Amino acid sequence: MSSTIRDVAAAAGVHISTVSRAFSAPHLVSRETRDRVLEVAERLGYRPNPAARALITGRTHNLGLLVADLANPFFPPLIKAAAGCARERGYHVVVADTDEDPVVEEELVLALARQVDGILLCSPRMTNEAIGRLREEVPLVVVNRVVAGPPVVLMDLAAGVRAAFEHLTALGHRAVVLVTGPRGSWASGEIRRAATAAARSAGVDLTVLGPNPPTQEAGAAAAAGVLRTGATAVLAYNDLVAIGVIEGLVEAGADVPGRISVVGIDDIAPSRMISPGLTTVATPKAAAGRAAVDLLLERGGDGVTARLTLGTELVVRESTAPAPGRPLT
Amino acid sequence: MSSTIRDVAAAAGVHISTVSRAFSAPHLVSRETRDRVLEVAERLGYRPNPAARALITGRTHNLGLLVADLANPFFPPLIKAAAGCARERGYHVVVADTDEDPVVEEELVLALARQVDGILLCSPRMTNEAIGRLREEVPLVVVNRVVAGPPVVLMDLAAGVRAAFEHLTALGHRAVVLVTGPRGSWASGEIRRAATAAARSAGVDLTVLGPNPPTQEAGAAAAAGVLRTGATAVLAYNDLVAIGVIEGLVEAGADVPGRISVVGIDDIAPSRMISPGLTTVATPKAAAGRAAVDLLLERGGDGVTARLTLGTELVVRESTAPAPGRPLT
DNA sequence: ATGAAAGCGCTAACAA
DNA sequence: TTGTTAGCGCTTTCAT
Repeated sequence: MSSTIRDVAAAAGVHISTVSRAFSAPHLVSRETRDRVLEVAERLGYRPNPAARALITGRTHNLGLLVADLANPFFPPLIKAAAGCARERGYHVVVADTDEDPVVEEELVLALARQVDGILLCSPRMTNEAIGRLREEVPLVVVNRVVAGPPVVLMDLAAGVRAAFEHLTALGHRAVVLVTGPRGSWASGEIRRAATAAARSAGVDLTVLGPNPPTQEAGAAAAAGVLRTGATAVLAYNDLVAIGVIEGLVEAGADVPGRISVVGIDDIAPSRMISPGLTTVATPKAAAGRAAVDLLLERGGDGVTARLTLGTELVVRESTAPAPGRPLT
Repeated sequence: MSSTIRDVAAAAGVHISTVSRAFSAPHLVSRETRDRVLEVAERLGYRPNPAARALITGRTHNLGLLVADLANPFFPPLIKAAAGCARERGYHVVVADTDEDPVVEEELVLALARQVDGILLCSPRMTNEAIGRLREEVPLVVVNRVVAGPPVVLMDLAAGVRAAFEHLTALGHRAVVLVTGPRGSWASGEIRRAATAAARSAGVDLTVLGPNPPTQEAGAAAAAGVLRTGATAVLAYNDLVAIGVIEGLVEAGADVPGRISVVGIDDIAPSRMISPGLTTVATPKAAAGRAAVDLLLERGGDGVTARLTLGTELVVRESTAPAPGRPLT
C-alpha cells in the first residue's frame, strides 16, 4: 500500500492533524511547517485517501453524469465540456449510460447518490415524479427537460424550430412533416409544440410522425411514411433521425433537397460531414455541459430554482432548397 | 442525511455487524434475520455508504477510463461497452478526457489512483516509462498500445493495413500516401510499419505524410500534400483524418474515388453516413472496451502479462475505386 | 448465528 | 500555530 497521513506525520515530525491541515487548510499552518510537510509528502508519494476524506466531509468531489446513449453524437461534446469544467474545479465525472431506459436511469441515480456530490441528468427519460423523488437523495441538475424543483438547463428549441419554419416557408414549403422522437423525451414534446404553433401561424400543413427511437435507423424507416404525405420538407427530432430520413429518402429515389428538404436538430459532428450537408438547428452542447456543472457546484441559494435557457441557431447547409415547383422569388 | 447502518440495526433489533453481514455476506446470517434486516433497510431507504466501505475494504467498485478525446467518435462505443460491462459487475466508470496531453494523462491517473480499483488507458500518449511508473500506483490495462507490464488490448491494425493494401493493389493502385497520426500514438507507428512492409512486398510506392493531429481538420490540411505526390490512393491514420482528406481533396477539385481513392481506419459512425461511404479498416471498439474491463477485473494471475489482440476487418464502401487509367482487370 | 470491539485514513472541534 | 480527541459509516476478526 501507499503511505498514509501517519507516515508523513512521523517523517515530518508533526502530528497527523498538522499534515491534514497542510493539505486541506494550508493557511492554518505556518509556512515552514507546511513546506516541510508537503516536501515529505511528496517524497513519500503521499496522496490523501479520497474515501477517507469523503467519509468525514461528506463530499466526494465526484459528479455523476447520466446520458441516454453515449453513442449518440449529441452527448460526447456535452460530456467533454462538463468533465473539463468539473476538472477545473477539482471534480471528476462518473459517466453512465442509461440505454434510454427510465428504470436503469433511476437505479443509476440511486447507485451513484452517495458516491457523488451531485448528478447531471441529461435528457432524462424518467417521469417528473421520479426526478422529484430522487432529488431528495442527491442534488440534481437536469439538462434538456423542464422539471419543477431542480435547476434546469434548457436549449431554446422553440426558437430554433421557429427559425427552421421561417427558413422553410421562405423557400416556399407549404407542407412539412415532423418526425418526432421517443416517448418520454421532453425535447420531442417541445419541438412538437413549437412546430405546431409555427406551422399554424405560417399557414403550413404539418403532419406529425411518431413516436420514434432517436436513431438513424428509425429515421430511415420513417422515410416511406414521409413520402406518402406528399410533403416537401421534413423536420426531424434530431440530426441522427434526420440523417436516417435522408438515407431512406435517397434510397427510395427521392432527391434531397430537390424533391424534399430535410432539417435536423442538434448539429452533431456527422451533420457537417455528410452530403448534402444537413441544415439543422444547432444546440449549445458544450455550453450546456458547462452550465450544468456550474449550477450543480455553485448553487449557493438552493431554494432559488434556476432555469437557464441557452440559445440555438439555425445552420443552413445543403439539405434544404426551394420547394419543387416553387422557385424562390 | 439518509439512514446509516445503525438506524437499520436499531429498527431491526440486531447489532450493526449483523446488518453489515446481511448486505455483504448474506450466507453468514440466518434466513429470517436477513429477511427482516433487508426489509427494514428497504423501508428506511438505507444504502451502504460506498466511501465507508471503500475505506475499510480498499475497493471502490469504480473503474477509471482515460481517453485522449471524448469527441473523437472512436471512443464513445468503447466507453459505452466498457461502462456496460463494468456495470454488470457492479462497477461504475469514471471517464476522463486527457485532451491528447501526456501530462494531463499522468495527472489524471494519479488523481484517480486511490479512487478507483483500476484504470483503462485508451490510446495513451504518455511514455512507456510513465506507464510503468504509474502501474505501481494502480492496476492498469492499456488499450491500443504495446507496453511491457500491464495487460494490453490491441487491435490487429497490421492485418487491417495489409488488407487495405491488398484491396488497393487489386484496384491497380501503385502509388499510395500514408497520412499518419500524432507523435506518441502507438497505433500510428504500427500502421506505418505495416504500411511500409505491405507497400514493399507489393511493389507499391509509399509516401508518408506526418505527423498529424488525429482530426478532420488535419486531414483536410493534408490533402494538398497528398495531391502533390501524384499518388492515386490514400491510407489515413483514422477515419476522422480520412474524412478530412476527402473533404480537402474534393475541395481541391480531385474526385474521390475517381481521381484518388481514400481508405480510413476505425469505422466510426460518420463513415457510414458520408458520401462517398468510407472504405475503412473496422476496429472492434466495443469488444476492446469489454475485454479491457474483463482483464482489469478478472486478473487472477497478475504476473501473467496478458496481451489480447482483437481482429480487424476491411469494410469496402465507395471511397475506393480502380486507379485512374488502370481499370480493374 | 450473532454480538463486541477495533479500526480503515482522515477531518474537525476543542485545547493548549 | 500545533496537538488531542472524537468520530465519519462501515467491515472484520474474535468471542460467545
